[in-house]
Amino acid sequence: MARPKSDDKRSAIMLAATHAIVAQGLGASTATIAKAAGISNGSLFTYFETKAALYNQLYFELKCEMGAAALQGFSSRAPLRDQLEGLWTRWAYWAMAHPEARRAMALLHVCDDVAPATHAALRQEMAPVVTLLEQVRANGPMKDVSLAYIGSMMSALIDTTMDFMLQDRENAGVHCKAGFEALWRMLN
Amino acid sequence: MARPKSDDKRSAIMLAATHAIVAQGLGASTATIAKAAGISNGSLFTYFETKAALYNQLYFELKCEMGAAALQGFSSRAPLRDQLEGLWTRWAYWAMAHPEARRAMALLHVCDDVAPATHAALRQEMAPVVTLLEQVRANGPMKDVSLAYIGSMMSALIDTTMDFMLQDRENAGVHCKAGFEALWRMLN
Amino acid sequence: MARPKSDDKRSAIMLAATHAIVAQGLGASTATIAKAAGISNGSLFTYFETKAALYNQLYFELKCEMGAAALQGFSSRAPLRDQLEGLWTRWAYWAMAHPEARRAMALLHVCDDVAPATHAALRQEMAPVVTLLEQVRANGPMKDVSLAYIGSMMSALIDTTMDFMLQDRENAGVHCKAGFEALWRMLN
Amino acid sequence: MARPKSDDKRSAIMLAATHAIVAQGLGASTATIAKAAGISNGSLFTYFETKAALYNQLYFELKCEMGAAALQGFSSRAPLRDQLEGLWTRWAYWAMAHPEARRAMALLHVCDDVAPATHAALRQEMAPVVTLLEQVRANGPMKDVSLAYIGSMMSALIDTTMDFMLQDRENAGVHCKAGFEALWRMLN
DNA sequence: CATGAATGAGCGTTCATTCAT
DNA sequence: GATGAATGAACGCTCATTCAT
Repeated sequence: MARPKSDDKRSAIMLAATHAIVAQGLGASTATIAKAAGISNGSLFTYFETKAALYNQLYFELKCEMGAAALQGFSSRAPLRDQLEGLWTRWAYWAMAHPEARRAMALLHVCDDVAPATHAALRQEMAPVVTLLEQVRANGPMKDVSLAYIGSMMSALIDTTMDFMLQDRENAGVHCKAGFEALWRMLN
Repeated sequence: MARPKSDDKRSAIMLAATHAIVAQGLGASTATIAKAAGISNGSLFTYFETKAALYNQLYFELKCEMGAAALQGFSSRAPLRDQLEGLWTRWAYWAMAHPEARRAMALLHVCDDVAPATHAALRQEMAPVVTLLEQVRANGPMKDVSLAYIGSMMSALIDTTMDFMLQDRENAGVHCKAGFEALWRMLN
Repeated sequence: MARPKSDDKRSAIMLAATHAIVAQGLGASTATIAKAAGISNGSLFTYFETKAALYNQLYFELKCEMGAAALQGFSSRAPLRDQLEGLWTRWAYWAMAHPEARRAMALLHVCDDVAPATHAALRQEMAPVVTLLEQVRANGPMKDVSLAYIGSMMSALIDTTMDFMLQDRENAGVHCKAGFEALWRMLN
Repeated sequence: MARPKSDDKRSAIMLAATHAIVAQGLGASTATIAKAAGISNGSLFTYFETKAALYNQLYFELKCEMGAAALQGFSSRAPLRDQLEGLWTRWAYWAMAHPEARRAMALLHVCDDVAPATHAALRQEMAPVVTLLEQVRANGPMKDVSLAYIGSMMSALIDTTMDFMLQDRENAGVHCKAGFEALWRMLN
């Protein structure tokens, strides 16, 4: 390859897209993103075939990063409650550390351009969480409720929790703990 | 111009906008909406100054309708659990009956055009719910958690529940009940 | 209608497109055409849905004009040779009077955007010519040759003739006559 | 750089360009052509300075090939009519054997990029045809008509004939013969 | 010499909004 | 008030050409 595609530029585009989406919504123009990434507008399309492709990959990678952060150091040997609380906490604090990523993801989540296939691929990535949730569900009051539904409820709660932590950073720890306790009560 | 002639046309625009948003996302053009409402593109702007104004008012009114449906027949004399379950159930079933409105609201919820003021105004409308939630919170495990946070969690859970009811209408009743029980466990 | 579409503007677009195509080829931009027509770039699309539609209609109308000019005063009572010579001559002189239209038509003739439907519609318009050609063919040496083929040959010859007349205007009359004699010899 | 390394690649580009022009019109991108030729987009410009240069040379070479085929085995000792008929027939059948080349040439013929110089150079190549035409013209009814004009008419007729042969291959022989007879009648 | 990433002007088209009728 | 033509900035994307590797 004459001049290999630059990982730096790819990352710069991703970062610039995140900023731009937060600042201007999903309607942010590819030209804005390219300029912010320090490349020409045409170059953006050597890295991503279309704007939709960029959005899909951005969503996918942000979600994966977040998932990886949540699962870091995850041990299936610890007590279930501790496993879930660790997960919850790392998840929430990743969002605290990456507020723009979180906001961009929230917008991309409802974006038409983000394809079902992308959402499906992400479900794969989150398999360990599902497994944990399955164990937690096992003997509790939700034993007959579908895992997908429980998973969505957990997602909904953590999103809400993140919003409050971000909005009131001083008491982030309190919100985080209260959120987890609420989840645990819901599940048991 | 404060009182445009026809309320029918206003409603037609609202309805058409709802359809259009569901079908084409928030990018639906004002021309499309106007045509679907049976008026000319220019006339739309006699009823709503800008597209953003239309979106704000649409969001506001859909939310109010939903709230009104949820609060219908609400009695503060019944046991708290019954009050909350009634609310939850009417809320969920309104969404079942108005899937387009629900979908449009979900999109408008994250739309840049919908101003903070609109969200604030809606909080006012939901005051009775807040009062109820306050009573429920009073002696439970969340007594020290902010009402706003609890309200948001309830919102998040009911939205998730609606999605599953809509997606699996045959078992809508089961999902609805399971969702409420989960909420109740969370609160107590 | 609030403000009816203006025939003047439509014609201005057609004229501007003709100029632009002659000057810059089929790649002439819609913006250039619009500016030359004295309207905004957006307005062009109120008159023609797409650039392809504009090109189709332009080609159609130019051809029709040319055909109408050729058929002007056409009488099926005159001797065949006179009928055909009249046609040929009026045809050629129309091109002399409208060199830009002629050049634009030549380019549009091979343009991908000009649909088969457009070519088909034009064949309808030229029906009288076909009828005449049919009579001329009847007892001559080409009586077994398809009319379509004979028509195309005539077209090819008149196009060539026009080119030479345009290129050497002083002797236009001579070329015109020579061309017709050649055609007549071919047919008889 | 005057003598680029590989003649194979040069031919591959020419061939790929022919295919691409037939398939996508003159707007075919250089990248498409390069890929089809099995080289990188950048390399194309080692062989042809610009896209216009490529088109000029392609047109020139296709025309030359066609001319060479038409003149193959040409003998100025045979009777004039036989000479011309041989020319006509080989010409027509070359097009039958190379329909893509023929279509590409038709498009390139009206292409702005193809310079007058290219057309002039081609006239040189066809000198033997002109000589023959001159002899044919000598005592016939077109003795006072310019050779260039007669040449163009012949070109126009053979092009039309090729189209009909290509379009109706079963009767190609009949069309070819009919076309030549028409030409001969025109000239005598 | 070959490669393919980089460039940036340019394209056809859309659309919220205005305003003449 | 209703209409729909007019506006022109903005958009996503393409492409001939250049040049670092």
